[in-house]
Amino acid sequence: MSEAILLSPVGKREQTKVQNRQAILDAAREVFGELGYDNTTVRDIIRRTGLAAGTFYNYYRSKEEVATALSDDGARRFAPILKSIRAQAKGWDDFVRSAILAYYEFLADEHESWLAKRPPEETQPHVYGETPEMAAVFREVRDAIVERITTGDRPPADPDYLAAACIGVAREVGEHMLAKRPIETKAAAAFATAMILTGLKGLSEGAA
Amino acid sequence: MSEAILLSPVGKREQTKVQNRQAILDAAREVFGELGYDNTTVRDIIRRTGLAAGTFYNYYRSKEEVATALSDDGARRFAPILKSIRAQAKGWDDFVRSAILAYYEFLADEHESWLAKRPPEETQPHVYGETPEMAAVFREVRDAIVERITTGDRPPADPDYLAAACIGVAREVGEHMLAKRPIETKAAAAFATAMILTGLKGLSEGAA
Amino acid sequence: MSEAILLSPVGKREQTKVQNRQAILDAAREVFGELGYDNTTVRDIIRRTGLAAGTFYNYYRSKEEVATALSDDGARRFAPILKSIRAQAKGWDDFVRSAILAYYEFLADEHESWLAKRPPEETQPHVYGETPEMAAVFREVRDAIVERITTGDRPPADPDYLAAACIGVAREVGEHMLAKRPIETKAAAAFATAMILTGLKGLSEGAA
Amino acid sequence: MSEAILLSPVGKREQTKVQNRQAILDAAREVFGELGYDNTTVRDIIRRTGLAAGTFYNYYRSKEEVATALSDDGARRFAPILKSIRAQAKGWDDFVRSAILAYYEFLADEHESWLAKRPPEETQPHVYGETPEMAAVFREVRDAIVERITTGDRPPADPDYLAAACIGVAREVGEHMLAKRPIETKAAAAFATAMILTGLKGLSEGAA
DNA sequence: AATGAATGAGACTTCATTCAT
DNA sequence: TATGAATGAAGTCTCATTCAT
Repeated sequence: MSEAILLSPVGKREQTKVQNRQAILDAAREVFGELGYDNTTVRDIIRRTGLAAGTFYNYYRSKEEVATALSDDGARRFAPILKSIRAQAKGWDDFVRSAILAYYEFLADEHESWLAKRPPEETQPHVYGETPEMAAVFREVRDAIVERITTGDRPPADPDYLAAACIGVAREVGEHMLAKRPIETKAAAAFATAMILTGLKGLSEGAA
Repeated sequence: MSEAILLSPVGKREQTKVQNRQAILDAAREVFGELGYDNTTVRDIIRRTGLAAGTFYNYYRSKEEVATALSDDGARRFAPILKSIRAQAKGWDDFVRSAILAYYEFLADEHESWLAKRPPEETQPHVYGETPEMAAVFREVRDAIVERITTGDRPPADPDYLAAACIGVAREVGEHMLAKRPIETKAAAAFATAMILTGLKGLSEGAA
Repeated sequence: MSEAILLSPVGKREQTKVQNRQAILDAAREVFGELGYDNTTVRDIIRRTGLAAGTFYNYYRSKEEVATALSDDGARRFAPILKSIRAQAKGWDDFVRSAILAYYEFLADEHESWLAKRPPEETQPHVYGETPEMAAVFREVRDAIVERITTGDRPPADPDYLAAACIGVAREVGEHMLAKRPIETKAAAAFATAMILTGLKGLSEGAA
Repeated sequence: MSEAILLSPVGKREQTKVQNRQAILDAAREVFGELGYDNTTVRDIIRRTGLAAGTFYNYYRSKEEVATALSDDGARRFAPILKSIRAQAKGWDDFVRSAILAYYEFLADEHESWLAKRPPEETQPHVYGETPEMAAVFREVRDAIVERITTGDRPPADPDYLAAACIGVAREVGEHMLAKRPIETKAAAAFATAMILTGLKGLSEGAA
């Protein structure tokens, strides 16, 4: 036990540094979610952390950089999940099903985690937007679907529209899923999957 | 000279008032389209009109109010179209088909009109976003679909997800439609409609 | 009398505008003189005017722009004086004598005028620097002298050093003149002139 | 290895202290030369040393204090030179000649030394200003001249102006000397000396 | 002593909004 | 009602300085 500690002898300094960096990231995630990315200012972020104004700039150079860090973080955590799905999926249907379920589960997790941290009072007219993190994960899923489609696994019609339609269903249903209590990822995923797969089938047949 | 004006039932004042109000609206539509709603400032709008800064506040209290006016305007212009579709549609399928086509045509129109007004030289990084008008019209369509669904015209599954799925397809495909040249509203509408209708059919059957 | 007024019917608006512009210029002249150009901030300038922070930017875009305006102002007022001296001067000696006297008189005037406006309390460690205005007028004189020298009116030695020497005497003596009470422009000018002219003569003879 | 250090009368601590103090001084000299005193920040100085920000304050309380130290250093190094000149000079003329030459040589040395240290690539707009050291040495020379003048060695006219004139020539010519390649201290000194001595002679005669 | 992150004052600037004309 | 300058809050960012380690 003590060995592990000895192997990574982090001083109090390093510790607070990591904590602060995380605090800024967390605050940004929250505020982006509440006010929307565009309406958020650097001040909003640091205000939430309780740190001094200048401290922000010890960690990030701008709001954009925080957003990028957030995106990277989300994508980095989701990427391995998606990768294993890509590898294991038996055919297109299975892939879509698994990918959307994984996406929704990640979404639910993320959402809960920053919902939990939000202060209870909600006096302001909030604009719940998509956080950079959610957007990044969404892009991962989208790219995977688009790749599958363009790879020829799925035949007919304009692949651009095809992907757009899948994306549209996945995103919109996902968003509504987050608004329900309790959040039911399985049901939502089942729904979206069915909609997409049948819809696509209809297209092929129509094209045939 | 002044006679003509004096004879007119609307005095010069009234006329100017209407003109200014419209000028602000037009300018706002353009700028929202070019910079995106969030990035647009009141200054951007009035600068475009050529009016004085203070004049803006004789007509609107804020950027938000202009956006609302713009939304209302869009909705007001689109409402009769949608109404006649609702009246004439023969069944659910026909309704979806017509509504989405009408929506896409409106979208294309709007989009073209502010694209046309843009100055040829593009020194700044433009962000072509959804204008408040587009958003409003979208909401109209969405509400119509939701209403149809909840009215029981369409049976199965969670109506919330159902609507979300339709909406997702319609919006996302619509957006991609605007990115293509030439803009083909019919093809896009046909695609989205097919996707939605087959998808829904699959859901009912799956539920049965 | 009233005609003149009718010919330039300045409203109260135009009036305050001119006043503000002038107030900023005056404040800048003072603060530059007291703190030195480099140590002066835009805030220092507007603080002195009593205007709001933003108002500064209605008139000038930066500290640099104020400095330029100040320089231009000084140079513009001094230029005609110098021009007539150039035209009328009988030979090199006369030119130097007249130019330096004119320069000193201008300096004394300027100095008095911004001294007069300075608040009496001088608690801070002041750094009396050259204002942009003084610098501009000085450059005018310098250019005139340099031109005369390079034109061949004056023969010997490195013209660069020659001019530098003249300049050095003129500037340094001028500065000391301003520190004395009463300010005696004639005596200072006589001194500097004698020093320069004899010094130069010595050089030619030495070269010969 | 450690023995040598242990044997040494100054411990490692002491040595580092001296080294750091010197490193800061050197860095400051460089940066003042490159950016100009006013534009230099404490951060600029410590960045150049490679030391930590806080370390600076173990040695100096502010940028001003470093400048003072630098001045003192310059003066301290120049003082003995000037002293011997004072002692050996045969009369006023000889004194002026020697003092100015010494001053110019010191100037050239300083200038070269920080020019040499500059990195070859010059991405930033450099401002080669007078360093605190140069200023200090200049003051030494000025004081010496003033003293000679007021001591009665040189009779006529306002001693204040007299000194100012000498100073003006010396400084201005010195500055131009540094701008030429190669730097010719002897020629510049000869010029300035001639100018001053003849000029002064003219004044006495004029006064006589 | 050395370190370097935290602090917070303060500089610069933009912008929504007001208000005298 | 139109005008457009004045206002001042607020955002961005830098920097001197402190202080826990």
